[in-house]
Amino acid sequence: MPDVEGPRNTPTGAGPRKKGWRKAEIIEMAALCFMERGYHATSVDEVADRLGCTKGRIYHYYASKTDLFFDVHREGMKKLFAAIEPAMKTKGDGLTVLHAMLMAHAKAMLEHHTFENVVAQGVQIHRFDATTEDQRQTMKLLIDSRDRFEGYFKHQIAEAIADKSLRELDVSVTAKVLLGALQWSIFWYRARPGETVAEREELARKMVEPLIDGLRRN
Amino acid sequence: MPDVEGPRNTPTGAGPRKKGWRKAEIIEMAALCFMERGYHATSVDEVADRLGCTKGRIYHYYASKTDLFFDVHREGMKKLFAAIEPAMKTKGDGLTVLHAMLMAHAKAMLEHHTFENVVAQGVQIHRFDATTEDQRQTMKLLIDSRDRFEGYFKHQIAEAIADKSLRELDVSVTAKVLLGALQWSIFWYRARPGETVAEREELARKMVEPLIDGLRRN
DNA sequence: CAAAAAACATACAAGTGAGTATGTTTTTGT
DNA sequence: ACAAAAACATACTCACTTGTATGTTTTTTG
Repeated sequence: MPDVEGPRNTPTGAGPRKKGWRKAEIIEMAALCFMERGYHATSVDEVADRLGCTKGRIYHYYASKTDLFFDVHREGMKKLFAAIEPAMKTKGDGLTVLHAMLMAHAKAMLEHHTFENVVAQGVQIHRFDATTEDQRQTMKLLIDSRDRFEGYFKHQIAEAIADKSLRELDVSVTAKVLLGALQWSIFWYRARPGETVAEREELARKMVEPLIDGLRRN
Repeated sequence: MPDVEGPRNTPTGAGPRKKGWRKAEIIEMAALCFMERGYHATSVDEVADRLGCTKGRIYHYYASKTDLFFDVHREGMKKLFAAIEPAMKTKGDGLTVLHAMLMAHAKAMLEHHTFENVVAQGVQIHRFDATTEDQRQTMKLLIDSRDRFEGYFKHQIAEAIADKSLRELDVSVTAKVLLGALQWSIFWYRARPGETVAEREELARKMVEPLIDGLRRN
């Protein structure tokens, strides 16, 4: 066939295509498909089709669909940690730091809602089909990273209670309620085309505001 | 075979078995399976097995797996409406009523977390396999009921802002954040055997408290 | 009590989707 | 430029799952 489309499949095309970008392309499309239709309802063929290729390419990089899911999940967690890390270094009392963490988390949930939707679908759905030892190992690591993430918030809530900037609340339940309030956005938020960063930030502000200051008018 | 187990499949057995309880039994087991493994990962055979019967029974009452899901969803929504209805008639200012609604919702989410988990899995996952006209009709009704439920909370939030008992917040975003905070419990809450109503009520209180009074220590 | 209907069980048909085996092209290292 | 390896495409297998067709038992009704 005529090569009218120019050099395809060449890592030397336009843009800064680093090593591993072919794999990253698969991960992103998988995240999109898993979000739109759910993990189980998405076939590997479907992911390949929307990439304009065949299953062969995906199975060249991944041994199984489960492993692909794990990589999407891993990437999602990575983005979450990266978002709150700078916020945790904020200067101020316990509540100020917690506020910064919640804002960062809210923004991250909106910005990466495709990945975070998949994260929410959970690793627990693979309890039965994670068959190899390697997969069980990976599952444990992913679950650990989830716990660690929630742990950061629990720690900060306890810290804020200790320095009296936060009222005395159940640390564990409060953490789950706060994170849930923000993470529930995977069900209702969809990125609108041409949405600016400032608009997302404003939305994140509206989400965090009722949590910090509460509903009651003082 | 010997009839040592006594009369089986007789509606005149122990307990107040009303008409339709055979169907209700299917719905409940389906809700449990769908919660534990997810809709797509659950086979109709699996639901039947855990009921100690075969597919024949399920397909005697339901034309398709999708229709079974719809019934579970419908039942879940029914429980939600039933829970907040009395709370909406609470006497007091806007925030007091909202508080009562949130408490009722939290308790309902815990008590019926199997069904509500399935509700959260959503009707949207059937966008493609809802093939018959009847199914599309049902889908529309279920989506409407979801919107109506959220609408009750939006209405009450607006009411509370109007009577100055609630600070001025974005009505829509606040509703989604509050409901999300409580509904996220489907991911972390599991009923412990022998759990009392009082224990669940206490947990619901701990969930709603940070939402009403906020985090900041006044 | 006979006939009809309800409530299932059993066995099968057909489609789908994960994973594999193998061939082909492109890239890379020397 | 040539050999090796990477990056795919193609074609197939096999297990699983939904839904159906049909037979059997139980319950209800006239």
